[in-house]
Amino acid sequence: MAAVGRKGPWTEEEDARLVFSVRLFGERRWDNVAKVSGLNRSGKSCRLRWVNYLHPGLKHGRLTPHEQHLVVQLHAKWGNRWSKIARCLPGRTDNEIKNYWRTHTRKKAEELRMSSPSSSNSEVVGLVVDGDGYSMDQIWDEISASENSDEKCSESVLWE
DNA sequence: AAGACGGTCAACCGCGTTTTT
DNA sequence: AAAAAACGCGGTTGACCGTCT
Repeated sequence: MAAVGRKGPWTEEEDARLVFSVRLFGERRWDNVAKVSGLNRSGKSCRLRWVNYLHPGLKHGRLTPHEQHLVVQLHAKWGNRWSKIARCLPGRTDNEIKNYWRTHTRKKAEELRMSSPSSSNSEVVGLVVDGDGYSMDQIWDEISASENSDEKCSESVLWE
């Protein structure tokens, strides 16, 4: 039944309606939120918009060098577990991180492959952060330093 | 000056997992 | 306990915008 409805970019009015409805009903039952809000959107679409854009406390704009560094580090550890990585970066979403990683590292991966065709290792792990970031050495230092603090970043202090 | 190109980001899709009925 | 509904994740696409030729 779910009349799929509108797709594509959200208008300000849609955002406002969505925020209003989420305040009313909470961040769950998205199909219901979608219906009640009068938005001609799927619940799924509403959830995505909320989580990635409207959610209070979200940071917008480019990742800081510190965040970039963290992403590299965590990706080396966990691979493409974007949501997991995102949980270590308050105010950032999995989508943002995924986008960042793709645009900044796929390129690097290709360059690396070109420059060292001998790289037998099929898996490219930690890559250099663009320009203003950290050197490879620093990154690897920190990765190995944090090796024992493994899975946890949940409570605390990767952050100031 | 304008078209081509590349980077960025928001949003969609498919599918596996979790929650609800 | 099982079926249905909702959620969440990761991959992918496409529009937009700035830069280069």
